[in-house]
Amino acid sequence: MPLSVQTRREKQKAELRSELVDAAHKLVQEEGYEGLTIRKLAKRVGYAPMSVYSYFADKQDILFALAEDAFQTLARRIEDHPASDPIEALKVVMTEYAAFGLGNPNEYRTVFMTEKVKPPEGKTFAEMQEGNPLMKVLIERVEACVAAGKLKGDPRAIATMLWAVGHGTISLLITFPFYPFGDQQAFVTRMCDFALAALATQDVPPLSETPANC
Amino acid sequence: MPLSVQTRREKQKAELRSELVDAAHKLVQEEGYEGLTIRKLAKRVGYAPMSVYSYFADKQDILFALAEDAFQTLARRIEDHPASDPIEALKVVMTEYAAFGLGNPNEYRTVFMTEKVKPPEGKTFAEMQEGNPLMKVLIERVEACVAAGKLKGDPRAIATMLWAVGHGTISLLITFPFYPFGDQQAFVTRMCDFALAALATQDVPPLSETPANC
DNA sequence: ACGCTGTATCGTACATGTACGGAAAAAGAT
DNA sequence: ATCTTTTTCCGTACATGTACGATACAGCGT
Repeated sequence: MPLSVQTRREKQKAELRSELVDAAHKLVQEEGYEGLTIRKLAKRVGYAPMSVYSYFADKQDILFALAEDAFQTLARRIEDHPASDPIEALKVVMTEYAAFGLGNPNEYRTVFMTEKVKPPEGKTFAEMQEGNPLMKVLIERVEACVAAGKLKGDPRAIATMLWAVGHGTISLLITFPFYPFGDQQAFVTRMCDFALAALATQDVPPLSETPANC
Repeated sequence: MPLSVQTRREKQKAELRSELVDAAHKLVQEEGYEGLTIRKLAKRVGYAPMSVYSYFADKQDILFALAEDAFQTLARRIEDHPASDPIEALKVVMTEYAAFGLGNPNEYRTVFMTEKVKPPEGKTFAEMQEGNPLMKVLIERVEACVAAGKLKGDPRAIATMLWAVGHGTISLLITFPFYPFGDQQAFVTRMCDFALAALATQDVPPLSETPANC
């Protein structure tokens, strides 16, 4: 069956978009993160600057596309990581996540530290989580720990708490590199072990049901 | 003794600077956070736009000055808060910090989520912490808990870990308001209780000495 | 072949942060 | 008092993101 005209057009559009992403990627590699400007990017692919806006809503959107590529790689690396014990498998998620954030601060920043305007297109929570391969693998491995009796409670709540701890750790390290955290790896390990050890001792209720008693 | 010429000049300079900060504050109140531009600010105080740069290194510097005012208020509010139990006193720090972050996301963002270029002028760790009234009160109250036998270990390490947990919690809530954390307050309380309960069960070593074993 | 409609592309224009260098004023030296 | 140096102030200019609206073009029905 030949592609419909509609579909062919969409495909062409997607190709041009990814051509732009590629060009943006090269630009960043060659001139650094702040060297990526709309004008340079447009010139690189032979378009007028404003034409870029046919494929991306704004500059953030481009940075986001770049970062998502990087995070895709991270998610694959985590999934391919061998893991005997379920808790160890969970630790792998945390430490790889941390290593990625420390090694790619720009990407980490654009995805996790910049203001989000749009709740991605009326998607539901579940869709949003499925869409984020990182949260997906995190929840899966938490579920494995729960199934193995190593953790107890609502998997999504546990995953979210781990996310909060991990994100706090990494974003502080990124934002305040001169603060005396000691060795970065050691601090990451400490926080990771701390959170997992603490979670192991309690039954975690789902998120919405938490009673406010403070 | 009359003021030296040197001192008088400095004072005048400081006055003009704080006049600029005041004007900036009003501008933000009237037109919102993104309504604060160098040109508007300069016009407001009757200067040319470039003159602002005699008092602030760049726009970030202005935003920072604004935010520091707000954080000063927060620190005072925390210090004035009555606290019977030392653990409760510590919880007050966490919850007030969270309430501030959720209520003043712009200020929180500029202080805790934007790239820092300068390790503040070759200051030592201790000076830096003394300079930050928030970290100061946090460490003090952790010390009180340690003294009361409620927590065990190195106060600065404990404080830093609490900071990481608190910051992770708040920055996620700010950055992903559409993620289903459930009730924001409840999530903050949960993370706060979680961290404190976990810390109560272990002896926390100083930061630099943590062995890397992951 | 011919108009109609939607879309892709882009030229122009504007607001913004800020680099650069000059002018003016103040401080200090002689 | 005059000259020198430093500090303050600002006019101009540039790069950047992007709003707005025009233009050209592709697909389609007639």
